[in-house]
Amino acid sequence: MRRLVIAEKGSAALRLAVVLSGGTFKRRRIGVTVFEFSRDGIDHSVIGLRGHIVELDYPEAFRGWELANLDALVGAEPLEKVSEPLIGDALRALAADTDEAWVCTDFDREGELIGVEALRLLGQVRSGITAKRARFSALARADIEDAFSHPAPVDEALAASARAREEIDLAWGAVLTRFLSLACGRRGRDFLSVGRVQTPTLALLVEREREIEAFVPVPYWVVTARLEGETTITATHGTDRFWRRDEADAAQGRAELAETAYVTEFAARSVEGHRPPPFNTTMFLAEATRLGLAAARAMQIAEDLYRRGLISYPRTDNTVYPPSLNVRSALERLRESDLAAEVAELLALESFHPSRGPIQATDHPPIYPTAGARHEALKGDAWRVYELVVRRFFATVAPLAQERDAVAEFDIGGESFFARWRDLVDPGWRKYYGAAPGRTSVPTLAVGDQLRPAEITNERRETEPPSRYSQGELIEAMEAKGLGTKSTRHEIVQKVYDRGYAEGRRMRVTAAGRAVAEALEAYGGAVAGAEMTATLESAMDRIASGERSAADVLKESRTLLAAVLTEMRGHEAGIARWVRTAMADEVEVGPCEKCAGTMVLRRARNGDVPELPPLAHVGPRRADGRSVCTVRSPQARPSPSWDRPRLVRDAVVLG
DNA sequence: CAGTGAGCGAGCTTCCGCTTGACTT
Repeated sequence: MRRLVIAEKGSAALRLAVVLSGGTFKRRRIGVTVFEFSRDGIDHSVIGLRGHIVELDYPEAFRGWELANLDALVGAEPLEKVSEPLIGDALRALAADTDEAWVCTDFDREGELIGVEALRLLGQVRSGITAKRARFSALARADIEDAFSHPAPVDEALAASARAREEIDLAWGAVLTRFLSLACGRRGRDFLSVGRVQTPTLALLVEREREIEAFVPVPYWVVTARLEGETTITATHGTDRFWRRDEADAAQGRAELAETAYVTEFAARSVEGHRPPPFNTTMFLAEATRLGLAAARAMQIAEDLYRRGLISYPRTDNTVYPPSLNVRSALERLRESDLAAEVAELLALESFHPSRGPIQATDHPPIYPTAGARHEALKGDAWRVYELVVRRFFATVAPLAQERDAVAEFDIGGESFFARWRDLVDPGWRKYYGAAPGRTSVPTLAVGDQLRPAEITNERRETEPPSRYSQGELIEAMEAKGLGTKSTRHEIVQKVYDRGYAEGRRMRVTAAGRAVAEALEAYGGAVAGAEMTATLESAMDRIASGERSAADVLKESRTLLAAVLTEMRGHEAGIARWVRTAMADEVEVGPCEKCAGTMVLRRARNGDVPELPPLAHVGPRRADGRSVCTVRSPQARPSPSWDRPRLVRDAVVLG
């Protein structure tokens, strides 16, 4: 009897081997490391996968991109390809003498499919292997033992639902990416991509851009008073924003007449400032982008730190430390590090009551440091990311900050003014995380106290448009809309940049990105909105519950896609002109003086003059039945070694 | 005369979601 235990990743395989063998396992290499031991008289082998080991791809006939075969691509059956050959070979080698296979991948939809992919490979070599599913959400000893004494069947329907998602994503992505790229003449490196997650994400950026364009600033007035007493106090009029100038002027005028400001209310209280919650992926990325790191880069560094054993698994939704996390021992492990002084301080505390975030998931613990590190050992940004994770952990276990809040209300000539103070009495967690605010002195006031109004000011301000998304904010917005997952959102954001759809630290949509998003909003049907993901989610739930078949869902999706393709084909010329104009690949500049055709400006191969220069006709040439005029710009910069003007753009006259 | 560009033809390229290597001295 031989039992094969299949884990989703190497670290999980090692953990399973440790627990199930009681530490007596041996390593064997068959391309990848397999852990082997005997338990209850049964030979065990544990193998770690690398997530999905099978990927979908279209048959050879569809390798070339052609507009003509897109309709066929809509219905094309993708082939399965082993994307991890070493692991595939190892599974096949193990299959021969395996009697029982236990799927121990993550207990979710994708995990089920990952397990089934491995089972299928085993089945190619040996039929009749008994398949079992161990369900656990944490890799704690008790959970693992419990899962192995209560095996479940493999959930084929759940795996089928994930498989349907793969096929739907591939079909929509491949068909529409190819259509748009071919229609707009963007082959090769400069292709234009479309996808269920990336296109609605791009649409979020476009939507923000439209809000900014449509924004009309509204003026308002803020009336403040400088009050002289034992200290100088700045108080703001009870009407935070006056929307009418005459009302602000009137309030200012009445206050200016007053000789005295009376304290009508004063209240001070001690408050305990709340601590930040433990890091999940989204919060981590939001903070990392605030440090100026691209989300994809921050994630790449976090993954590297995880592999080096310095931090816990960085892909998690959870914001509550599990009970199994012992804060004191976690801190002990950081003693040998360049943050040892802070660690020693925290270890002096009697007990720990970590903060809790809004999401309590069971996928993985929140991100926290698992070992100490030295600055020299981590280059540049790696140290910044590590320090961020460590300090966030400190902040979640450190004492609360003690603050003193005070509010005063003043009567100045019948107008009420307010002043507020917040003083950090004891910094608590703020000592370890972020910039702690300095001390402020809260004045001692009592009702009836009198101060002298030294100056009443009336300042005109304007409402401001919403700001553009940072990468972190976009990732938060994606999460709120259900777009992407903790493992993929940063990659999607990066993709938006890589395609040239957006630029800048505050993400500004390029003309090209906007044209792509708008063309898809107009003709792309479901793919342009977040609803496609929501619909797909519920369809997957129905497949998993047995209410619908995967084949049925897939067929329906392909029908929708075919209709979208037809719609886009019908507007091919318009879409092409729209996008190409936006990309300045081709800009219509009116009629040509000599040929009476429509002049279309094309970017010359090496032309890089950003402004559109005045043009002069040079002479017609011929190409493919179209008459083409080459036009030189007199303003073109001469090449340093060549005194004739450089041809920067062509004008093509479409005959 | 050196550098540029037209014209021709071949080759390039996708979705989203899971997840990471490691030879020897």
